This record gives sequence, structure tokens and C-alpha cells, in this order.
Amino acid sequence: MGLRFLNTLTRTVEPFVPLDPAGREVRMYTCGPTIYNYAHIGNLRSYMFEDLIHRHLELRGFTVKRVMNITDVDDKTIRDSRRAGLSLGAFTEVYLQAFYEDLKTLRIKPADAYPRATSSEYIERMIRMIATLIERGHAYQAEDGSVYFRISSFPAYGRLANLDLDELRPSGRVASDEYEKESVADFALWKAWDEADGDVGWESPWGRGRPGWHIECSAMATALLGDQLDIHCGGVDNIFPHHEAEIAQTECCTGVPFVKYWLHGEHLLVEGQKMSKSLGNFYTLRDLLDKGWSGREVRFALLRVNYRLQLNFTFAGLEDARTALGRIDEWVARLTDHARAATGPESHPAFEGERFEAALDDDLNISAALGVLFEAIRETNRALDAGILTPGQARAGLDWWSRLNHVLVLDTEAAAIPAVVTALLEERQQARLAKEWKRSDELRDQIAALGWEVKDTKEGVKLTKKAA
RNA sequence: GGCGGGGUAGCCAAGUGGUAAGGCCGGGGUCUGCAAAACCCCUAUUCGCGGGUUCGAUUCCCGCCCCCGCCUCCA
Repeated sequence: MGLRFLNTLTRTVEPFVPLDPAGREVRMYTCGPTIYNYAHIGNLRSYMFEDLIHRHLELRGFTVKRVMNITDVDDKTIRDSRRAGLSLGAFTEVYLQAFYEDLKTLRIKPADAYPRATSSEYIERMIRMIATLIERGHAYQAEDGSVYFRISSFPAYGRLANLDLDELRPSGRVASDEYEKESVADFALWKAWDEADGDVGWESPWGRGRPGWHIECSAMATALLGDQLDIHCGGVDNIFPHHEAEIAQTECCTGVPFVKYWLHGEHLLVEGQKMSKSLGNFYTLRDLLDKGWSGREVRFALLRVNYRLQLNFTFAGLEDARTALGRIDEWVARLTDHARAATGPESHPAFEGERFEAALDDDLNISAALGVLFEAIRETNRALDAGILTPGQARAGLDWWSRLNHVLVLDTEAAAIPAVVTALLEERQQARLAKEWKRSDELRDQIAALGWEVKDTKEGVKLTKKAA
């Protein structure tokens, strides 16, 4: 069984075969952030899921060309920049930089491009696409000056979300100023300027205004990746209407199927409830860092549950992640020590085959993949205890771990040990040899005060940097 | 009302027509000057409920209950 994904479009698990005739290059588009605030952990979970796809495709030998859009103009960015008394660009720049930092902290692999909706080249492209849609009868300008997509002109509209448009229940969320539309379900391609937009706006054949959200992705995706993509992903909430709209617009412009595989990540809950500011369970990455959690710990906590399941994010779960990572770290440290005497890798059953990769091949089954890792850890710890693991096998284990890390990226950064700590540790060793236990314990306390934990293990003294 | 996801040990969670991976917690042990850590072992006759098919179902079918999400710009 090769790599396969659950495709939202067909609601079945399908073998992954890229459009590239050579079968190597994968074109992937991932819906990025609207930069009007710091990303919250729910947003970040989606980016983690996209990172997992990206990295696993690479592990499987594909060359991934990935684009993530940056929405830097919409109702919220305009509203909040005006409240802040800043220009739209100055306002969004802060959150854009914060977003890049968050990705780095979580060890998320950068996309090849982060196109911004306000770039003139993309605005122009959007205008051209809208003009094409109007020419072909797929769009019209309404009395309010805005341009809307005519969904009745695209029979496949609703297919991705599996919605029967005739049975749509009015949700009461339809803005009252959109009564000029032919059908309530028609969506905006170009929004006519109004006072709330302030100085934000671009000239177009339909007057001053700004692009609708959906057309942004269609323009940037096709500009950078071509008319047809292999993979397009985002959160489940994007299925309808956003991705549905993207399909309609794009296919009406290009005449070919837009995306081969649609993948959608589930949302997360916090302590069993929907995350919301009013419940006080709304967290950004920096909130968690401030509480002493590391990016690596958050990465693991967000990564360990399969992307199609709602993930219940809890502090107990973070504790869990911290302990489990500690177990991995100890194992890596043991293997590293043991492998020093190795001349080369020697095979060991725990590291043979591709069970880890095979688990991820199955629609990114990370839980099963981590199961493979922890089984290997237990098995080789047992062998180390029994003294039957060879240094060469330990070396093979480290090589295996390194391969897994192409996807997991859970290796520790080796923290440099300050000279003071080394000196204190040396002094303590002398005290211990002299059986001066009181002195030894004092020194241990001093080292602890500097943020390092001393452990006297069978293999000798070990130093660990304590979590902040 | 329509559409989708899910209900597996205290918590998180994988999985299969043949009798339940893994992580955390808990219990026991090894090691240790002490401490801490680490490591090992143990921990679900049972998979929301009721039927059915089957030699056998948690896994297939039917019905029901519960939770979560989407149904026009929220990852």
C-alpha cells in the first residue's frame, strides 16, 4: 500500500498520484493566516497538519512546491488597523512577522512562497480573472457596485461540501447590504469601496474597491502553481464556502479541474470546549511560551493526534507531551553514548523496514507512527539493559531516529553547558569521590539554581537543562 | 432539517472478521550515599446501546442514544 489520502472531494481514501507525469513534483497550496492578530493554537494546529503533509511527502521522495497565502486585507484587518490608527500595511506587518516567528518556533517547514493579497501583481491578476468571469457570464456587477459570482452558472457548486444548495437553511448571517445579489448564495469577487474602508482600495473596471477573500486564493494559487494543483488544504471550516468558491471561480476561468486532492484538518477544542475569548480558553503560542512551555512541546502536543480528529488541547496534555519527549530524549542520549564505540551501523529488527513511514502513508496516521517509535524505544531500552544491543545497532537506531525527524522534528537542540556549571559539576564529582555528601548536595543545589539538573546514573553523571 | 466527524481503560489514542498498538497517570521492581531521574514489569475478557449476519464482531448490516462541527467570508 502506498501513500494515500482522504480526499474531501470524493470522501474516500485515494492513492496519491501527483499530476506531474514524472510522478515526483507535488504542487501544494495551503490556506494561510489573515494577519489581524497573533495566530491562536487552533490556527497553528492547521499549519502543523500542513507541515506534516509537506514533510511526509518529502520523506517519501517527492519534491514539494508549496505556497501559503497571506491575507492582508479583509474586513478585520481594515477595521482593526483603523482602530489602531495605523495604515493597513503597518498594522499587518506586525502580525506577519509574529506569524513567521511562530512557524519557526513550532519548527514548521517554510513554504516556498508567501504571496500577499495586496501585492499589485496579484490584485491585477484578480481583476483579470473577475473580468474573464463577467465575460463568460459567471459574474455580474450588482447595484451596490460589487461584483458577485453567479453560482447558478456553475452546477458543480456545492459538490466539495456535499451541500444541496436548494436546501440551504438561511442562517441569518447574510449581510443586509447584499440584497442586490441575484441569489443569496452568490459570493463577492470584488467589493465596492465604502466609508468603512478608509484609504484602502484599488481602482478597477468596476470602480474603487477591494478583492473578495475567495478570489485571492484562486489568483495566487494559479499564478504560482499553475492552473492545476495536486493538494490544497486548510481547516474544515474552509470547505464551505471558501474552497467551494475557489473551485467555482478557478475552474470557470481555466476550464480544467483545479485541485486533485483536498485535505482538511479538524479544529481543536480547549479543555473540551470550543476555544473562545469569552470562555478564557483562548491561547496564542506566545501565551504558552510565557507559561514555560517550549515550541517543541507544543509541536508534539499539536502533532500527536490525527489531523482528522478534533484535538482536545489541555494543559494535562502538554504535561503528557513533556514527559513523553523526556522519554525520547533519554533514549536518544543512551543510544548516543552507546554508539560511540561503533564502527558502523548494524541491523536491528526495531529499525528495519518502513513501519513508521507506512503508518504515515495511511492518510498521515501519526498516532500509529508514534506507536512504532515508542515500541522501538522500549525494545531497544530492554536490549540495552540486557547488554545485548551492539554499538553498531545503537548507531543504526540514531540513523533511524534521524530519518523519523525529517517528519517529526522533535530532536533537542543541544543546550550549551555554561562553564560555571561545568566547574561546579567537576567540584561535585571530587566531593563525591571523597564521600563528602553534604558538600556534594550543596553543589547540586547550586547547579540547580543555575537551571541545570544533575542526575547520577549508572552510566555516570548527567546534566539536563531544566524546562523554563 | 441537510451534510460531515466522533463515541475503545482515569486521560489522550491506534486498530482488526478470530478475540484489544502506543503515550500519560497509577501499582510493583531494578539502580542509587541520598535525592532525582532513568529503565523494566503490571494495569480494558472488553471497544456508546439494542438487534441481526457469522463457527466467531469492537471490527459487517439494521435501528437507537449521546457529543462536536459546518450550512455564506471562523484554522
